[in-house]
Amino acid sequence: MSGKLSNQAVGTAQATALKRGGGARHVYETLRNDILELSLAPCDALDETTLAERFRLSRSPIREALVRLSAEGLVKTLSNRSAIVAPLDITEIPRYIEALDYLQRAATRLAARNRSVDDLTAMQDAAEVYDQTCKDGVPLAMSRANKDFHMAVAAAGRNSYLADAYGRLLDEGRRLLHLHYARRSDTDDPFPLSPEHYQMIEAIREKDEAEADRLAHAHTRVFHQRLQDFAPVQFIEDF
Amino acid sequence: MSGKLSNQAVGTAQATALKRGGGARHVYETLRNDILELSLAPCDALDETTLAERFRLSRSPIREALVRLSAEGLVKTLSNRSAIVAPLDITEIPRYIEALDYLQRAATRLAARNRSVDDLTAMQDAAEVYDQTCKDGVPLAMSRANKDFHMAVAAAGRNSYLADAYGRLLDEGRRLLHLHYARRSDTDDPFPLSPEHYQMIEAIREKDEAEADRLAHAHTRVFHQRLQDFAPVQFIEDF
DNA sequence: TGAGCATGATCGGTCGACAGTTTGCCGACA
DNA sequence: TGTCGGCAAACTGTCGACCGATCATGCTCA
Repeated sequence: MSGKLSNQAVGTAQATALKRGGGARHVYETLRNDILELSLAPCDALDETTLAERFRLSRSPIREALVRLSAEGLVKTLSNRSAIVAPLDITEIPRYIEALDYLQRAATRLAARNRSVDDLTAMQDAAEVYDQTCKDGVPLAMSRANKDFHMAVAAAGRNSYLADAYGRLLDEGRRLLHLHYARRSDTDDPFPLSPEHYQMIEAIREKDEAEADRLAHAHTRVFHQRLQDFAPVQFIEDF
Repeated sequence: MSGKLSNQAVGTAQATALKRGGGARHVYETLRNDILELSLAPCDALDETTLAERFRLSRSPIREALVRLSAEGLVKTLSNRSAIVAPLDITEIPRYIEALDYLQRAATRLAARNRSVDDLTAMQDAAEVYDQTCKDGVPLAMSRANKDFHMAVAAAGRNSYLADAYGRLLDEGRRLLHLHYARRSDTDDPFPLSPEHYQMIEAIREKDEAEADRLAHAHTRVFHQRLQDFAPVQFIEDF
């Protein structure tokens, strides 16, 4: 048994010697990213011993990371059996969009109500970062930048309870987004999402809650549409 | 150091020998209940070694339970330091109510849209259980029954994403509810919350989304009012 | 007398090992 | 040939121990 495994997903895991307490955190963050970015596919097996030798750590930190991910819903642990990456149930997508719609509207509305001046610049910066990553066209960076922008909006809403729930949903959505981006990258279609971002910022700047709500709703609709562009290929059944 | 600790919070922890894999789950559920029911007060220390000897287990299952609770936000872990029960920040209550309002309205509205006939009976049963526990007047059981009722409503909404977020909020709210109930139990005031529950069921039965939304909103308002009855005692400063 | 520092104790993070379960394989039998 | 039962491997759940970090105590020195 060699120490050289196919390390593509893990990357420079053991490159830096981490200080005490950083081991578990590092495993957690790495696995989390790999899952959200689909480096680890849904239903992939995550057995502790393999991960342990991959990260050059004992099973304890691995286990801690898996437990945390499990509590977050990103991995599913079968009893006395290997844990797996949480499945992406396509049939649940409508439910997901529905929930995202509610949370996104609430978060954006609150942002319009409670934003400070600093929040505006933070959102503006995040929107511009998203633009930049779109030009680069790296799906991974785009989904992250998209989430960062919306989290900047949520932060402006000054409600950590809603922001947390919203953030959880956005993370879950990153996996969907990758599917979406991956397909889009085949075409040369530019991503016209950022204008909507700037419109949202404008509504938030004006403290126009109704408009912010409307824009957030429309934003979700576009997202939905895009996913539908992707999904229906599965439903062609009459020919 | 004696093995006889004040065991009030843990109860019959080590009474039953659990099968493999049940240890951590038992610790998790016990601690979770103790936290939600304020048997363990906010900011109480949860040091692993003490818990280990209290549950007659190794530190590993304890640690797993603490990590899960930490991921849920019910305990806070300081780095290289003892974990503590998550503080109840009174100043965050308005934010909490705000979030609860949004989620409760969404969940109840969805219930009105998607409920099945079985859901109606389930909600009805849960509402009656709540009534019964109110008559008994045990705060602990009441807050649990209240959460169960609202989770029955959420289940009828057929959206696990929203239901999860809502459930998380309701759990967090149980700690607040205990504060509320504890104060109420001083007076002999009956709890007029259940009529609202039945009104909500009726609106859901009629699939009247607007009315369900309105009732959920009003329900949160009442809850808010009650908490305000409780909170202001801290702010009497001019006399 | 008080601030700063050395020292000891306590507890969390990590490790290697063991025990109980589950899984997959293999052979026996109908 | 298909199915059932046993065997072996692999992996998880749990345990006890070690290491290092952080905090408390008491001492030294200005």
